[in-house]
Amino acid sequence: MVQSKGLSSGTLAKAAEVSPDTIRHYEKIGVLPRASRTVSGYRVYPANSVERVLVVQRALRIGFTLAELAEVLKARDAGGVPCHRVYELAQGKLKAIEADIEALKRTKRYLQKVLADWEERTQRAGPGQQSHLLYSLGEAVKNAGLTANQFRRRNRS
Amino acid sequence: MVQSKGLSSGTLAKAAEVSPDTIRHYEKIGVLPRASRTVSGYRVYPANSVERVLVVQRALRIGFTLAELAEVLKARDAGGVPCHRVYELAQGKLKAIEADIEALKRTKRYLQKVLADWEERTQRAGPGQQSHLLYSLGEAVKNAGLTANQFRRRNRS
DNA sequence: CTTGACTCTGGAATGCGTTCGAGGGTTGAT
DNA sequence: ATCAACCCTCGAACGCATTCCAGAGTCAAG
Repeated sequence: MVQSKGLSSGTLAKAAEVSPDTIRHYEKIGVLPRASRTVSGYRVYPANSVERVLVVQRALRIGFTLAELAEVLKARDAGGVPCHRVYELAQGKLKAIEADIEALKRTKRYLQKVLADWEERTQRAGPGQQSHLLYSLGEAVKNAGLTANQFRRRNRS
Repeated sequence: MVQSKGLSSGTLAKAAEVSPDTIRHYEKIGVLPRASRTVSGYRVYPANSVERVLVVQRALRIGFTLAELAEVLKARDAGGVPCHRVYELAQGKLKAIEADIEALKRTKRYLQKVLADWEERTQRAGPGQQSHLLYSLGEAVKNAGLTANQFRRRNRS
């Protein structure tokens, strides 16, 4: 456990800044190849697994799915050259991101306008008056195409 | 059931372009007030519930949570004036959206650069060569702050 | 030889809005 | 009477990456 070759799940986890559970999960779904074991059944990972986990983390942020990563990484492990597939997927992610940015921008502009209207209206109505703020949300949001909550959730970690 | 006042769950659902299940769900969590019932237990909603459901849908797209909507709508139903709270929440949503846009932009720029690099590299390597595309993802993505997948999922509906 | 820190397994929970399923009534037109 | 088309309830499933749980074994240091 002291020598250069061979990381335990916990050590690998720490090195890649994920939890040991995540490591085991990655192995289960094939994003990490099945690790060799000690006599007692402890996982032993090669040192380069750290890089692999980091790669996965980065790819996840770009929008890759664990399933997609499992696909290409397994292919690679099997001696294949999934570069084309990776490129293709990555292009898709870029398109998706661009679409999301546009959608969010629309929502942002709309929300800004709504907030401005509200301020004005609240001025007029005075405190304690029913202004029906929510109800003045117009049809425009329809183009939004996404909710902002989906982010926050994963982000807060 | 033919007269102007009183919508069934299904009719309301159709009018607001959601599923009847969603209507019942909204009622359960308090986003819609408990509907009155026919003798046989069928829900009967006032006509203005359509607007209410539409409002909820719009608010969701902006980033409101059903729980938040339940909070303010229940307050309103109870005679309160939650406008301030709504405004406050909406401002938070705007901030969140802006942050998300920035994060996505960073990811986009980064991904574009990576793709450009890949193209170049693939040129050099020739077809069928291991280019380790994935492994050339750098540290930069760390600032992304969100994954693009979270969108797509809900969007596809 | 006990203690504390790790590790193992398999399965369930999380968040959150929505959908689905089973098992069973109601309505209205034929 | 029968049929299609509704409606009801309650609880579970979805997606997806991650975390948590229980029950149990392992390892090194004191």
